[in-house]
Amino acid sequence: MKKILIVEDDASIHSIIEEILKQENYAILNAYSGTEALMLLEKNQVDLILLDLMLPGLNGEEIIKKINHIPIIVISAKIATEDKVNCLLIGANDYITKPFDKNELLARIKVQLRDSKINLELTYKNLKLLTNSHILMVGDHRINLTKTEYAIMKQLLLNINQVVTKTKLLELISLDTDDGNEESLRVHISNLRNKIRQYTNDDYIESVWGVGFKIKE
Amino acid sequence: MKKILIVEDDASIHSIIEEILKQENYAILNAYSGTEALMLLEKNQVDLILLDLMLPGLNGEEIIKKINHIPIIVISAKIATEDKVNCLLIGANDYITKPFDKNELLARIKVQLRDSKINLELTYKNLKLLTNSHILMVGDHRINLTKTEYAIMKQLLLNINQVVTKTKLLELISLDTDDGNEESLRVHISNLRNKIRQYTNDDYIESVWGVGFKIKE
DNA sequence: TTTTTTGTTAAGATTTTGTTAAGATTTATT
DNA sequence: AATAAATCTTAACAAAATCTTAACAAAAAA
Repeated sequence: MKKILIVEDDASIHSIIEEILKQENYAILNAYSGTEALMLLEKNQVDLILLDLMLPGLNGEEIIKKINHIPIIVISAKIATEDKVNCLLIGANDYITKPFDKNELLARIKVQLRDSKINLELTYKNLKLLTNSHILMVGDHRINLTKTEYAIMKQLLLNINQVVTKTKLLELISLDTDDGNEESLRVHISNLRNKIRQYTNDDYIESVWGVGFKIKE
Repeated sequence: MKKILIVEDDASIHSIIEEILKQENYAILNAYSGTEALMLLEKNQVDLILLDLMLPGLNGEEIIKKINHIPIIVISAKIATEDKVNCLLIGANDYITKPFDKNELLARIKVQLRDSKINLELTYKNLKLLTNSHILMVGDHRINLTKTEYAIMKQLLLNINQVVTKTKLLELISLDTDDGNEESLRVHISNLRNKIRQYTNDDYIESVWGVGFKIKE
């Protein structure tokens, strides 16, 4: 079930949106100010944000800039092209003007959820990487990953079907670098495979000889 | 440089859009019917599609359903919510109504290109080299290439109809070089041909006597 | 025909990867 | 601050994949 954060200070509009989403079985988080929104995002894993622009405290634009990797649909009374363009360019994924049509809102939400990186790419077959807790789910089993293992796994899952070069992975796991340490990387990969193998026979991490690693298709 | 396919039968609207995009330095492909669009997509790597709905031949909705993995922005005179919702749900990524605002169009294009992965595919007839995953597709069959085989294949597919000299290929496969090893290259070519022959009777790699190799026309 | 270049094959050499365990380092706890 | 626990790195070796070599057959040019 997808979780949507509604950021809107007007109580009546807020509850209208909430009602629409509940009918579609989305999980809802409610924020009535910009600062409240950011607080909620720190503690919760959110799949999509519906964002009003005119907010008390932190305004909408500032929130857009602060957020990465979560799709944002702006819902605003501002109909000027200027406002739309600005929001889209600084990071919003879509922009709907009030009053909005219920079905169009729902369709545009689905587009974002369908394409969203978070859901598409940190989940793969039986694997799901929980980004907040550094836990990798294999089916229903939870595996604790170390910091390095998490970094590797995240990079791999963000690039499903694509080779992630050894160089790239070495950048992630060692900041010192120069001739980062391939032996160490090999051990991390081996440990990751071991942890995953505890709960499944599938081999998810594939080596691309001489180049790097990728998640097996 | 990103490549955008414009699918629009009305010549004047078509050229307006084309002009806007050219000013922003996008590469353009033009199609004036649905069937033409699909033809162009077979032969070209496209990053984004701008699609009119009312087209001669195949209509817009049918095209949307046929296309995966390339973002689509519908530009249509149909303003009914019903049409919008339908297009979005069957696979379009955004929907703009005519007359559209130039800047809003450009902003929404940027949104789509921002999120899209660059998937460089080198395609020729039945061959498709997936450069991100280091895989060669022969029809529906996937072939794993070694690092050297991949380097050779990439060079050949980047220069279709042109001879790639032995010298050039030797540079690719051995950094030491000087009198790089032609015998070794011959073996690699032979192995490549073998791998491809597993799945097709066509001989794609042609020898150019005394000079090098090329992809057969 | 003779010479040169290309194609194929198989064996051996080389490179890269996988695994394990011990020692070093970092992080947490008392 | 000292100790314990967790994590990371190093090193050594085994296993696997890839590359090169060499020998010979086939094809093309001279």
